[in-house]
Amino acid sequence: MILSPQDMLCFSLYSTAHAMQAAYKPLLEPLGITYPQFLVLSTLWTRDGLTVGAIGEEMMLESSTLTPLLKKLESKGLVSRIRDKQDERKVRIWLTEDGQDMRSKTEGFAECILESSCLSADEAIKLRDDVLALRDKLTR
Amino acid sequence: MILSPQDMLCFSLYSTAHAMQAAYKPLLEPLGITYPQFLVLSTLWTRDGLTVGAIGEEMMLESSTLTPLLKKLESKGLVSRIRDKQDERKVRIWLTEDGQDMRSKTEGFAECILESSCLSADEAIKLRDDVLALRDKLTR
DNA sequence: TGCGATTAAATCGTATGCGATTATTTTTGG
DNA sequence: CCAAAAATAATCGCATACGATTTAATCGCA
Repeated sequence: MILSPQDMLCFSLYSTAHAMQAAYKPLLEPLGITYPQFLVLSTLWTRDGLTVGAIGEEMMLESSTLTPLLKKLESKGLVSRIRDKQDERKVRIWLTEDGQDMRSKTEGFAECILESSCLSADEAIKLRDDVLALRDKLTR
Repeated sequence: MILSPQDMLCFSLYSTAHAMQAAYKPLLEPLGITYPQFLVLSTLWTRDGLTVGAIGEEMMLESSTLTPLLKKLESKGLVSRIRDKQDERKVRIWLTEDGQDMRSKTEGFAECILESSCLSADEAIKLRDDVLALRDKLTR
């Protein structure tokens, strides 16, 4: 049996992840940050001063992805990259004042996206959890 | 209210799309193709001889993404890129013998992924449709 | 008919994303 | 205590992915 991409679960995730990024773009562009940068900042807004490795674990990204991205956030003045005094192998990422301020500027974005998704809060939560359950099965 | 990435619908899609790509990787690597290349081939297995634009419409990708990717598939001998005689602006993509043969080699992959997802066929279909519905709302 | 508008693909610049490797630091075991 | 192993981030090469622009071909209409 031939499966068209439109029939494939994997393609639905592939194209919807892209669509989500595209939906955030007009919101984030005026703030001068990209979608992955926004996700990294979201991680730091929850807990500041994480190491590169800890961010990578949280977001399931490699240091080879994060290091350049974090350097960009640093060059925009949104984070500081400071080597840990206790363990010089680690680099801790700290939000700057501007990095903190960015949080309030993005406050309504999730709401805005949820709005255009036409999902109720409960539906969105259920979909998120179903998707996360799939992810956890796949990363076995 | 602060939303951790783990709480965000957008991040669930972001990380699960990556996880899906990672799950396919060990299956596709022995065949010498990447995950996006596999998705393009899947499109062509359904309908051969599509133009670059038609593939882009099907997959929601730009020609700036597809052109280099299709050139790679061509260099691997899996497709031919042939300019349309009727309309020289268009380039039609045709599967080669090897490109056709790749289909049978990937035959069990969707099944294999479904297996590790621990989803029933019905659950997978429902999740796919929910995700696609979200995508279609977002691309308004 | 012919010229401006449109369409289609390609090109270019920028930003991820990963695997493999490297450099540096820390840990561990004899 | 010290050399081997492990951990951590950075670097490098490759492959997407997109927006803006360019090039080439076709269309539309006066």
